[in-house]
Amino acid sequence: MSRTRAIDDADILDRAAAVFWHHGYAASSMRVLAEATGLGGAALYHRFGDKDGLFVAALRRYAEEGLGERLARLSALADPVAAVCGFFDELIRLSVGDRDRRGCLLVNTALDGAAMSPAARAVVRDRLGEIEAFFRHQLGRARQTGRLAADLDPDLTAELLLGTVLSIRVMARLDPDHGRLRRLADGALIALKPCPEDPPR
Amino acid sequence: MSRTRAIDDADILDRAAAVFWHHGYAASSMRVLAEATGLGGAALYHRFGDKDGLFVAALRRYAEEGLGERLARLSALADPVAAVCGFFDELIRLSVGDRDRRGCLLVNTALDGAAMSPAARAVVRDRLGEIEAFFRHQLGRARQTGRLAADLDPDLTAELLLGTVLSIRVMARLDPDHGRLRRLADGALIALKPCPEDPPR
DNA sequence: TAGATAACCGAACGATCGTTTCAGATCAAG
DNA sequence: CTTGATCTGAAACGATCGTTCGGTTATCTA
Repeated sequence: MSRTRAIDDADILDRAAAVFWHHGYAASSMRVLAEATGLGGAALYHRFGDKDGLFVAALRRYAEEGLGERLARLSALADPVAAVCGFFDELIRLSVGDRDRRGCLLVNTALDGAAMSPAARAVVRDRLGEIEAFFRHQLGRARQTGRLAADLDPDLTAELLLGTVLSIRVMARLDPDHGRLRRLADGALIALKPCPEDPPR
Repeated sequence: MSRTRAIDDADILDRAAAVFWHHGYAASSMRVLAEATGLGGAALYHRFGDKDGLFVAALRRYAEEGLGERLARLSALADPVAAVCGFFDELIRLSVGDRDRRGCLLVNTALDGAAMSPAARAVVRDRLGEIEAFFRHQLGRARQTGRLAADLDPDLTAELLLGTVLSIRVMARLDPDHGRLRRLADGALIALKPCPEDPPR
């Protein structure tokens, strides 16, 4: 029916996301994106409509690849408390190891200017909501199995944990100090009393 | 010796900060800034060097006007716990009343792309450090006067409170719901046990 | 009042922006 | 192989980008 595409959509979006991640939406030019993806400008428009379409697609890909995989993997753990603590462990490891201080594309997008499209905003909100739902679900599981105090409110605690995720990602861009990020996480995880301390890194 | 300036630096920076605040650094063009400030483009360059110089000056002005005033006013309160709680009260009020969801220019700048200049980054870091120092100082005062538990660590708690400030400002851009922001604040302020609850708004 | 100095505006600079056009390349279906 | 739809790179579109230049205006010193 038609010509086969030279490069996979996934590859393109991965490379595009890396550019947006590093420079932000406004400062990422279509020419740089074209060069990074290996496609000509026309091909990008043919596939994704316009710059915002490419951005939203790349954002979705980023979230699915990074966040979706992590949540699925942690949700499969038998111990819900370990799942929650593991999320923060990975979050801190990612943030500290982030030499370019790129932070999280989702959170960065959340604080972008008025130019942020409604579609991009929706992606960010949905994905952050997904994190909160993950926390809520794990906390509910933990309470049912008696791992947590019965008077702990999963809804409220999940909100606080999501807030801590945001604060860690913001703080990491200014001062990616492991101790500081770890203290932020521990300050929130203290609500999960019998949470096993991870070894100092 | 020379011609008097038509418009005050303070006025110019206030208007420029509003533009940067709304659109972000990269999406704020010098032409829009010139129109907003009432000056020609050349005059802006004559005063501030280049776009980044104008941005840093506007950022400083923004921080001094908004944050500096608030911290000075709250620091003058007799009750240190009221000072800390008052900071969050005002933060939430500002965030909920922010119809354009502009958030905080300092925090937005913290998450800007790689284009952020070292000078701008330094302003952000210094000002956020100022908030943390404010918390630390007030907590120390409160502990000395017996208003807080003696085993409360002012350094650690100040870090956590600053983290909560960041999370509130990020969350407000996605979902400026008063209840949600209030719960985030209360979750952190619970460390200050005898903190007087403010009336539900 | 004359001269000096700084501030300002309008216009323009080359570069780059997001986007489109167009001709040619490629591959599945008939 | 022909057909026809899809994909692609090169080039160009007008618009706008950050920045600079020349000349004019306003204010100070003397």
